[in-house]
Amino acid sequence: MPSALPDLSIRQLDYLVAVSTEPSWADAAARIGVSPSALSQGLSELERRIGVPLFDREGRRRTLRPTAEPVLAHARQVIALTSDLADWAERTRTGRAGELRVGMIDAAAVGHFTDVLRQFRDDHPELHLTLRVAPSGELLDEIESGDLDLAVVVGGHTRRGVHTESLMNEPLAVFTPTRGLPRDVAAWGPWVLFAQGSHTRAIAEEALQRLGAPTTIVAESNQPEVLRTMVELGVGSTVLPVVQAGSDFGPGRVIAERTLVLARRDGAAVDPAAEMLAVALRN
Amino acid sequence: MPSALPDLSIRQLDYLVAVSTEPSWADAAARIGVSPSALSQGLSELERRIGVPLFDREGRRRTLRPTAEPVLAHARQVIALTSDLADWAERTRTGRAGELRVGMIDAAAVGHFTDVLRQFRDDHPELHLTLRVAPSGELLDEIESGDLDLAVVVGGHTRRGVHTESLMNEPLAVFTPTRGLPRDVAAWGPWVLFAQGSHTRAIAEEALQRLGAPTTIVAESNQPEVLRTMVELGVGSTVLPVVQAGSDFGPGRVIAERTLVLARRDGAAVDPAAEMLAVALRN
DNA sequence: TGATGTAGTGAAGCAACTCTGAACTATTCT
DNA sequence: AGAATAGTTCAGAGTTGCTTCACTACATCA
Repeated sequence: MPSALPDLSIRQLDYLVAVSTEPSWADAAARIGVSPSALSQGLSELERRIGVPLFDREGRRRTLRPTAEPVLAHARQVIALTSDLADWAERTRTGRAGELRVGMIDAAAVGHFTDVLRQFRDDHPELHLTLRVAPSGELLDEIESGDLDLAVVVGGHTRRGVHTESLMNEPLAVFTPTRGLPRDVAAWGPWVLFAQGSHTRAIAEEALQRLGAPTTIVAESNQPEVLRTMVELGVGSTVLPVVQAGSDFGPGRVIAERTLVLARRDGAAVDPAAEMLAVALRN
Repeated sequence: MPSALPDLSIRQLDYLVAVSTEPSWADAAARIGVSPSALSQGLSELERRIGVPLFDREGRRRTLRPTAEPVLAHARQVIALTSDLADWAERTRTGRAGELRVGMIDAAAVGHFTDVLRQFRDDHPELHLTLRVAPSGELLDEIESGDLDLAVVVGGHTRRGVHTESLMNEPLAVFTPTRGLPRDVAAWGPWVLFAQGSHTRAIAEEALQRLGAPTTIVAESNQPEVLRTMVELGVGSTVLPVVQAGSDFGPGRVIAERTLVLARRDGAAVDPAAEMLAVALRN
């Protein structure tokens, strides 16, 4: 039984509270920053909408009747709530608070943008930032479904409803276990690579084929840590972004590059916090 | 630091809640009883006023973003409060609930209007009725100051800002202790009367003088109970409203009458509950 | 007693808001 | 593909709410 609600405005409730606080209506009007006439009319309108007499008249003066106490209490409460909401809005608007869900592939999270993330966290302590590290495909799914506000992924994917913007190019290099890479490209391998389905894996394979190297795969994983360990154990060679190679190996031999892109929902309204982080990521 | 509050209207908050509840915006609009166009524009306006993006667009469709949850919570809360207020207003408007402060002189409270009061209480169980019994002067002070909504007092007073309406005339009679009243008026008395300042006392004295009786006062009180006892003890005779004489005395000799009037603040807005009681008091 | 100042109300005019109806555009269904 | 559905935008009309100005009631001071 949703009885028709009176269409009260915050403004009118504010009038009521002001009048109950200030010594005269003129003062109240001044505090709110409105003409005495507006105050008078606004309160008449409020009274009309509630449909219950709120004031007694002594001559020309109207004074709040004690019976109107519940209305005053209501006004105070709603104003307090609205004030809280305004604070929240202000913090959210300036990106100082709120929630920001970010996804990154691990090379971005623990390699290129570690400092950016740390700095951003420091600069916005009230901002509830959640970072999800996963392969590009998963992150893009989550961007698309709205579970993430922003992600850094490997470029080259195209998704309906996802907008991407290129951030940086990153070299992919071959790293081998013991002695250096054979002079003869045909002697390269075997390989431990990112798992099937990964975009970086595709780029690597494509580069190796272009160079004429054999592409025998002996192991795969999406965790660079795992790949590095296998290389150390002599299982095979790998192709990794240089930032993920670690210092145990030599400089590696660059054979390709991949692009890291910033991905966001296409129709998404601009979230100020997301925008600020995007700016930081672009450097 | 009262930061400027956004001037949100109940209506807009209602739109928001409807949209979050109903399966489609069209349904939401229908439930509220407004065109889809109005709903769409109203929500855009709400979003603009809060200053924080509330919706994501998927193509043409707008969907509430999860980040807007605090706003939705706010909307729900304010609407619940307003709904409570509307209920209160409804009950107050129809006089079914609320507060009603009534004053009566004791002859009215425990004499003439006892049944009316009991009946009124039964008819309006949710109405918080407080009855104050005191002499006319005090009651009129409280009417004037707004502490009482309505009072039954002795007529003849005139007060600025108090409106009176005559309810009934009531005989005042002389009651004597032992044997009947002397034939000779000059032998009447001495008297135990209402206290100085009471209007009824004035009426009594004036009547006695008119009849030529001596007006020697030996005791006074505002409590009829006290006067009756003194008469029984033989201290003197009294002049009382017949309803207050009790059955121990004879019928008494009527020498004057006073008027009971209904008094209300002059400028007071019509309180529905007060009006209903007034009707009952007029019979 | 009248002059003056203060508090609040009411009317006119104007700007902003908010509704409806109609035209329009994606999206979904068949 | 064509029709139906959902939502948007636009233009126009009615309403609201504000300001300014005139006015009244009351109080204060001389």
